[in-house]
This record gives sequence, structure tokens and C-alpha cells, in this order.
Amino acid sequence: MTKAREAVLEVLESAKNPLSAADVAANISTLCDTATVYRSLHYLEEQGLAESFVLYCTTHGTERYYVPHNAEHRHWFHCEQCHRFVDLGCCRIESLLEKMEAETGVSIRTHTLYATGLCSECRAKTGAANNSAGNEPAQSQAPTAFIASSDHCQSRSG
Amino acid sequence: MTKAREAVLEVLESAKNPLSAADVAANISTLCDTATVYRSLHYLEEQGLAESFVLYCTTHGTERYYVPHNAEHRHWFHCEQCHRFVDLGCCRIESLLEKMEAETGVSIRTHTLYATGLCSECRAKTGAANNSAGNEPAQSQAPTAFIASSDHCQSRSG
DNA sequence: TGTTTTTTGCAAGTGATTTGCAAATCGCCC
DNA sequence: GGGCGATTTGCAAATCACTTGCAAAAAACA
Repeated sequence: MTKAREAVLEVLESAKNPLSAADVAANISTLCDTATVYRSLHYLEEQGLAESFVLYCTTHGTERYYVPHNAEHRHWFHCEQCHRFVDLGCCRIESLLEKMEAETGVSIRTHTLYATGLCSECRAKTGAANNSAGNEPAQSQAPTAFIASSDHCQSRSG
Repeated sequence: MTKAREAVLEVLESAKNPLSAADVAANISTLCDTATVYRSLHYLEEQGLAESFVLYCTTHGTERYYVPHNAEHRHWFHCEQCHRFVDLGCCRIESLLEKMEAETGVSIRTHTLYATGLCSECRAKTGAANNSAGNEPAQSQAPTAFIASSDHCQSRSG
């Protein structure tokens, strides 16, 4: 594994949440071109060391986000306000997908599932007005969702 | 509703599956600019008359696909070979999402779920070799650098 | 060490989508 | 039906994430 690829993987692994190529480039230890970051991410995904999904966000537009692929497949929530990711836990739709395969005859190789909305903090801050989620979550978990990078919010304003 | 918007909605409604902006532009009855198609799609989505999701496919790249929003939310499968969509039925993960909200404290406003793989026809044709059906860890859609340019899609000019 | 293969940096290219702006159309009043 | 301000459309140029050709640099190998 080359230095650049090693460094990219390291950034992914030290993050607690999905990172875009730009996030990786911003946090990488070695100096390297964005083309190299992209190529390294492709390489890692090809080798099964990372996985990714495409997500749209009003602030950052459409970007691909990467996660190291150590453990099992997980799903993520993306806050529309603070743009942090929240881990929704490991995949719980495998049996549903199998059922869908049986019903439709397709053979599923990959799937993508994510949710967006307001994280607990942002809802507390600004969501008092429109709290349409029905019922309060019984208990809020660790209040700190993990932050993608030093600048998880702005940086790409038109 | 203006003529252009009406025409765009009509295309979406007469299609049996998600359409990209390019698909809409190719099938629209009135002559209109692609900028207008995009603006109309945005308008329809804003008005709740359409919904969309972003999907990556090796042949068409990353595109947003639109569906009219008459009935309930549905999920789709995209064949990696023939690039057709297969309807996976209406949403069956609502209760799972509610559980995730309760567990994490987030408030989910939207979610995206889709699957990719081989449809039954393509699997029959070419999939005899690797027919691993349901046991794969079902994960990310790798962005492939090189594009196979055999174009099976109904209406997509190069 | 010299040679072959792979990777990287740089710069230019791509393709979907957006946007500024002027012309065309719409909505509405008279 | 004409006038007129508000909205929408067409066109062309711009964005933006991501890709790619190519030569230099680094790694693998003999």
C-alpha cells in the first residue's frame, strides 16, 4: 500500500463518520493532490477496505461519502442543519431485502439507505416550532454526534 | 401551472419508473430547454407533486431520478446491466425508522433506500456464473472509473 | 543498480446541474 | 382587448464534483 493510500485510509479510520473526498483532502497528513485522493478512495473501495454512498445536502451539494469497511455495514443519518452524521446502527434490512428479492426476482448486490432531518441538538435549538416527529424520543443519546472535519459546515459557498 | 411544468409532470406520470432530467427532456411533448426541465422538476418537488433520489450507475454516472408523488412512497431497484428500474413496492421501513429515531434522538424528515444488482432477466442471461443472490454483504456502489458504453437505455442520447 | 510497472501531480476535460439576464408569457385590473 | 408588473423561459456561460492524459516520481523487481 502506497503512502497516499495509507494516509487516506487513516483519515477514514480516524473519523467517526462518513467523509467526502474534500473532507479527506482537508484532513490528510501528507500533502497530496485531490486527484490522488479520489484515486485512492477508488482503490480502497475496490479492495473492500472502504465503502461509500452518494448523498445530497443543500449546503454541500451531491457528494460521495466514504467509510472504512472494517466491520459490518451501517446506515447513517445526516442533519440538514448542522450537517453532521449520526450513526443509525448496523444494517437491519437484510431480511427485508431478501423478501424483496423473492418477490421481484431481482438479485440485490448493493443497497443504499440513509435518512436526513434534524439531529437532536438542532431540533432542540430550532425545532421547538415544528416538532412534527410525533412523539419525543424516550431518551437522547450521547449529545455529541461526531464531527466530520474541522469545518463540517460551510467552506463551499457559492 | 405553466405549460412546461404541466408537460414535465405528464412525462413523469406516464413513465412507470424513475426518470432523470435527461430522460424527461428526451420524452417531453413540448420543445423546451433543459434549464426549464430542471427548474420544472424543482418546482414540482417543492410543490410535493414529485419526489426524487440520487443514484449512481456506471453507465450514466450520478443522476437525480424523479417520480410523481401521487401515492405512497416507494422504493426502487436499479439493474446494473440493463439499467432498468424495478419497483420494490411501497415503503416498509417506516417502523424501523421510528425505532432509529427513538434510539438516536434524531428527527427523520426524509429517507432514501434503493438497491442495485441484476434484474431477473439479466441474471438469467449472464448471471449463471456468479449467482450469489442474497448472501453478499450488500454494500456500496463503487464508482468505476471506466465506463462500458453499451447503452441499453430507452431514451438517452450520448 | 538498472529496468519495468505503478502511482502521483498537474492541468485540462467532462457531464450534470445552476444561474444571470433579456425576451416571452402570465395574471390581473381596467 | 390593452396595459403592466410579476413570473417563467431560453440561451449561454458558469459551477462543481469528479475524471483523465501525460510526463515525472516512486515502487517493484530482476
